[in-house]
Amino acid sequence: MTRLRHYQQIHHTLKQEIQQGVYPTGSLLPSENELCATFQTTRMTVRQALNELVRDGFIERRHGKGSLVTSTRPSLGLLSFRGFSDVVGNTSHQVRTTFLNPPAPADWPAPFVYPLSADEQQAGCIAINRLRYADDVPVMLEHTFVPIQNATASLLTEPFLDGSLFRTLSVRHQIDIRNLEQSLRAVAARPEQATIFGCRRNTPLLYIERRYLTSLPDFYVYSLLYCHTEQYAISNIL
Amino acid sequence: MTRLRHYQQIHHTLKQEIQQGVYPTGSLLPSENELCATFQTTRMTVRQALNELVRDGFIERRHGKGSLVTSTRPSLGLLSFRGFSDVVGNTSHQVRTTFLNPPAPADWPAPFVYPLSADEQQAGCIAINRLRYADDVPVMLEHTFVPIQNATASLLTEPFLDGSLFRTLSVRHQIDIRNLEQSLRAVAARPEQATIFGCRRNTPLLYIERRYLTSLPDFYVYSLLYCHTEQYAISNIL
DNA sequence: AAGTGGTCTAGACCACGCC
DNA sequence: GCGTGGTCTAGACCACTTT
Repeated sequence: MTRLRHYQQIHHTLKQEIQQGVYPTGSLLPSENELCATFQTTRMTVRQALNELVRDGFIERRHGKGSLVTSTRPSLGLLSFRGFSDVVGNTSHQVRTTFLNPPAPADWPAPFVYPLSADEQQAGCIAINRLRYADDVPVMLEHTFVPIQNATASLLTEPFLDGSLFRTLSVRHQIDIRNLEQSLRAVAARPEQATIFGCRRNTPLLYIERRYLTSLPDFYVYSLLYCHTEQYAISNIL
Repeated sequence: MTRLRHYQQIHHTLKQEIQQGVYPTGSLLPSENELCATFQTTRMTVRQALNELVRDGFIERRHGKGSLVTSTRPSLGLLSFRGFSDVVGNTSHQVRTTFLNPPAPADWPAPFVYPLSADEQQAGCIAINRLRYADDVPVMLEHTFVPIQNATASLLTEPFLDGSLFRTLSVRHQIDIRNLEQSLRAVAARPEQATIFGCRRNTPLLYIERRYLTSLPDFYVYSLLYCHTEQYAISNIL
């Protein structure tokens, strides 16, 4: 393990403080010069840490003003995934998530859509089945598979932070989502899916296979998503 | 118009040279120190230009080696096709594009899916209707609308560079795609679409509405995409 | 060993926002 | 006018890759 660079230390500290509410959404971080004094370094180093926070989607920089906190949860901006609460249309929609069953250890589905490493295969996974609502209309059925590791085992016993898997992984386990690969298709609703969404059989559904890449090498999270898009489109999935 | 910063000048020069083939895919850019000498500046400034090229997706930086050219065109928002037989999506498919009719001036469809400015509304648009094939199977019907401006009028008379609209805009008119907003749905194939794709009516299609944001303020490009995903899934290139 | 990019210092001046 | 972030200089040492 290579030594943590100074700017990474600063980035990590500020990220945690943002996530813990020290700097709420809409507030300003300390100025670059203040941060230089705090962390005993120069602007160049502080700026590198702040640029990382921009890339993460936590802050925006305002010339002549300061670093504005725009979000207290990770969203990686352009080359990024967006959590469901950001995905559906305008943020004015009320979003709710239910668990179809509690997160439970399971075998990997066979065959699985993504190739699995021997370690993943052997360790098994935690299966998380959730149904997302927009304005109390069921719109997304999400099957998530998290490989079982030391860090992830506690997902089985402790409730998710704010009901969010990724927020829990980030805050409690320092595992951040860095990127995703996804594959998109349109499919016809199977009977059980039609029942869940309250639509006719064979209604077109948006089907998305996702592999999330994380800050932990060789640790991936997998999701299969079925979206009922007759009333709500899915936006900004990049 | 504010003066072009030095690092922007360097970024622009290198980008053009990459696009023009001076540095082909797989080659290395001059080292930071060489670029410092060439552009009469310091590493800090050169590095900022190189970081922009990384963000654009043109190069990757290799510690101890150099700046590797990974692409001669910006990949933002492009879609790739992934056959069901592909294990990891590494398999590349032969992709071909045909024009259903030549690019022609047109009125905006009414109603249009995105709100238009008064300028856009009045200027009208160039309508481009293309059909994309993967391995000679028709997989994507793309309706693109480009507002008519001084810069874009020549799209009507000159053929596209490499058949690519975005490459033409970038190389010939210095208009780069910076970002996109998109909205996704699954819809049932209409009869004329079923004919084009050679599928049954009501086959589920992936429908994508896109607004591309460009380096030109208030200049957007719009696309409506219909994708037949029974044989080929759509992957986002991030 | 030599060359590359990665990190970092200690300054400087400029452009923007606010009072 | 003052503080902010944006740009830039001229160095330094470190870590990685190749020879």
